[in-house]
Amino acid sequence: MTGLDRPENAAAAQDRIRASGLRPTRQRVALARLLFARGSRHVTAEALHGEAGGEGIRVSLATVYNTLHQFVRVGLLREVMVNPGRSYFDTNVGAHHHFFHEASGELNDIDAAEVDLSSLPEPPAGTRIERIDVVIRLRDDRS
Amino acid sequence: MTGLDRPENAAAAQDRIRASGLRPTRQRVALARLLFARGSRHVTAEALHGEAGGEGIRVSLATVYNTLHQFVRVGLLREVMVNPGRSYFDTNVGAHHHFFHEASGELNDIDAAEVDLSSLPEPPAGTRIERIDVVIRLRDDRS
DNA sequence: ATGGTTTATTAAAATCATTCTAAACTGTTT
DNA sequence: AAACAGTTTAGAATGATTTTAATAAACCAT
Repeated sequence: MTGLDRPENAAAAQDRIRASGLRPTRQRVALARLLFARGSRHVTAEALHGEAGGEGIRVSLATVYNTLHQFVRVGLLREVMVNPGRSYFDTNVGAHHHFFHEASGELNDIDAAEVDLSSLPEPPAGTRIERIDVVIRLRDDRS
Repeated sequence: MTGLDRPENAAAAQDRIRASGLRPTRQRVALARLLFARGSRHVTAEALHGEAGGEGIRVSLATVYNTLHQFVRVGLLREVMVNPGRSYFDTNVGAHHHFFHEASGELNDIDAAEVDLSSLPEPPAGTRIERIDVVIRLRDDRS
């Protein structure tokens, strides 16, 4: 019994990947299991690579990048940009927003229902809204 | 009469910079004149450097970066992150949001009044809201 | 199972934006 | 004008990400 038998088991990860039209390779399955084990996660490529290494999974950083981008393309992940020069990948692909604690770099989900976005401008002619990102930037309260 | 006599004249740029507590050096004044000439602009460091070069202003890229960050620090500019690996600097420091056209990389302002953000979750204990960024991502309408 | 084809993985090099360094310079103040 | 502090700069360094070209693994039809 390895440390990876539980979270999202291999079969589930494999199905999830295959259902998205990707080949369930050893490294994609392993990364999917890490990513989708817990609920909502926000990881950087480097962090996931490190985590994989710690679990004894041998994957190159290039493959981690490839996999993350493929997962984004097929809708398994979402890319969040809050920090210059570093992308976060979010396992929550439902409608939601983020708290971003600038000092720690920590991201936390806000359910879409908690933010009222009913009053919005019309998109420019010839374009349509693909998605709306709300980022609430936080700083430590000095009180 | 150089091409730079009009937009924001040298004196105005100098005052603006001095009022912010920075020394009005030749390069800071020149960059301020470019930045604050027209209304609302969204520039990258590289783009501004290129623009300066085109106007015959000799400034190093390092200085452009330094200046942009200093201007952000004193509130003359705002940094916007919408694209992985590239920061935009926004001359509009008032309350507003953005349309982001992913295909072209173009950013456009949305007045804060056009977005209702009255319904928001409480920030986590010990933190307070520093600012809220709303990015409406656009794609070309396929119709 | 096997062979052939396609698609993935990888280490290493390359790229890109950005930051740092240390020296030369400019603005300001005395 | 000298002295000091703050700036600019070229070039090197960094850090994240992407590319390359070769190797390996998954898939499909035997």
